[in-house]
Amino acid sequence: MLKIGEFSRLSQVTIKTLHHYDELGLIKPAHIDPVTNYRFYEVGQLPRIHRIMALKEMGLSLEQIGLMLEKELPTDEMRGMLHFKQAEIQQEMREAQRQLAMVEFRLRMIEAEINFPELDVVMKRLEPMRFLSFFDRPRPDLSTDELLAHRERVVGILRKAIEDGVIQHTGVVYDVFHGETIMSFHAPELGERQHEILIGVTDAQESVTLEGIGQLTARNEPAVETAATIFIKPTPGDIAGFVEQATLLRRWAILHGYQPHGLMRFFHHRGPLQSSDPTEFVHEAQLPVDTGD
Amino acid sequence: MLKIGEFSRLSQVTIKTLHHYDELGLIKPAHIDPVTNYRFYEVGQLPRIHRIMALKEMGLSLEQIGLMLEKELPTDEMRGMLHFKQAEIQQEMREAQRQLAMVEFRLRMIEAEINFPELDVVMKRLEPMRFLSFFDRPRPDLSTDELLAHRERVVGILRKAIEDGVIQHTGVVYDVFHGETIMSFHAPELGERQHEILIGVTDAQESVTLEGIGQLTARNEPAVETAATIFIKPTPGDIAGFVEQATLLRRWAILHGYQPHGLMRFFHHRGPLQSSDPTEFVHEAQLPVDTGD
DNA sequence: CTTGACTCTCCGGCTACAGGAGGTTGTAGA
DNA sequence: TCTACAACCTCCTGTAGCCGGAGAGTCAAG
Repeated sequence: MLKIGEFSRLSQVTIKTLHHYDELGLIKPAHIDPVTNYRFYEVGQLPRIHRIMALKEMGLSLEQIGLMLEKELPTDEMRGMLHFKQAEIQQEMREAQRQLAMVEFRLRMIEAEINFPELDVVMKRLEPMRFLSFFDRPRPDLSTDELLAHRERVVGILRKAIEDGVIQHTGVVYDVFHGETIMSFHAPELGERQHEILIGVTDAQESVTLEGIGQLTARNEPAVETAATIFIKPTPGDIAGFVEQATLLRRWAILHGYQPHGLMRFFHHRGPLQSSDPTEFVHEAQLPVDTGD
Repeated sequence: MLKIGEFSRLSQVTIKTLHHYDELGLIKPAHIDPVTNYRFYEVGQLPRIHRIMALKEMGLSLEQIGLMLEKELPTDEMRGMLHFKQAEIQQEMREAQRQLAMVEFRLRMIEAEINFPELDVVMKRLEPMRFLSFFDRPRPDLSTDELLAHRERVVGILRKAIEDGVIQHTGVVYDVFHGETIMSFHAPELGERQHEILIGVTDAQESVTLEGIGQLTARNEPAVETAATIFIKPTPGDIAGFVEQATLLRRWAILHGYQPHGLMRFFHHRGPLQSSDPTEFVHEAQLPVDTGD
């Protein structure tokens, strides 16, 4: 018969823990003095506490350990639990990998003492949604001013369609730049100017044709995982800022083991449609990726 | 101004979490209606919540995040925290590796449908301690019976020394077998018979010479990490059982990335000295290892 | 008989929220 | 105007695996 202190010393398990396990029924003292409530253990209980600690070091919960200790647990169940735990640990390791990548990315950002743009990337899942898609393909020979005027006209028509109820939108509007980078939209020598506007709409909404710009095609987009970053660009025409952010986001994704999968979308939490003060603009770039899950 | 629900939708952060962060002061609503207590956020707060989530995904605690968000936190401190976190994650990964090794070891034990011996290994730290060391080197030509008689004589002399107070022991007694395996002690053709008995003693205890067996040398053993397993061998003379357990423990350590470092020790929680009933024997094998820490 | 080591039970704390009760507010349709 | 019903509020409890401490009883030695 060993008092709890000695049992604790032999097994290297703290008294608090033994109390705890007693309460949970994991290992009960062989004898309890009914007068003093002192716990008395036996040497023969050492294998059991040892087994508990071994299972615990494997990362199993006390509840699971309790199950495994019930003698006559079928081998299959045991195997099942272990396989499950195995998968869990592997998942944890992947998670740790990702965390490590993030920390190291951030460290590199600090080390490169350049005044690096802030980049806080978060994984976001976009729910499946129905969109009206409008492709804007301005003539390549427009000057910058002409291009801006052109866009204003397009936005005006779209806004009017919304006000008239021709388009019942959900408030979600994306800009998607097809082509090498967003840059290509503004520097036509880099490729074809193609800019897609996606307007979130109700399931009932069908394709529509609008005077002056042509057809908006309805389509359903599936759910997609994205790497997303929010950014603020106080300078209105700062296209370079957009490009930089987009490039950086793409690099972030790749460095963190996500395969970019589709075109980057820009969502304007507060853009030209919501505010006239460019210093208040808040944009969000979202890059669809394969998570590998 | 966004109500909490909308802010939650945009940021993909649950309302509960926003409440929580408000309480902690991580991100407070731009405005709170003094009548209804409704929280109102601004679009401009999206970058901050985004940054919080990004830092959280790196595994930082909310407290740390709070520190990092205090503007003007010196770059050095930032770097320091990240480096610390980096080390922490790497530690976690090593831990996960170990857990995985343990789970897989156990799975293999199950898969090998042989009635595998139970093996619950736990890491234990042995505190530094002073021992009296006695080397038992019986003549190689003894028969098994003669060997047992010899050992009984040795143990008798030691016990008497303890009773007489010549040895003030602490209750800790180890058997250490020098040579290829324990087996060599019982099968002399495998090597020299060498068996060391370590008797834990007080710091004051000096080396002693005992009539009939010779000198016991006092020495201090440093603290050491061990892989330890407790086992029960109901059959008294089951040397093979000891050997098997020892072999298995050594393999366990290697498979789990611990470099064995020294000789295996056997500690008898209940052995011939404490009980005359061999079915009650409880032994513990301890293998000193390098943990690499 | 006292001292100090040991043990007991009970309570609070740790992290980062989730869930739910019970009540108020805001909005849209009948 | 009434009535749903969604959205929001505060407050309380629970999670996992213990640790720390308070306050009180127990045990062995001097």
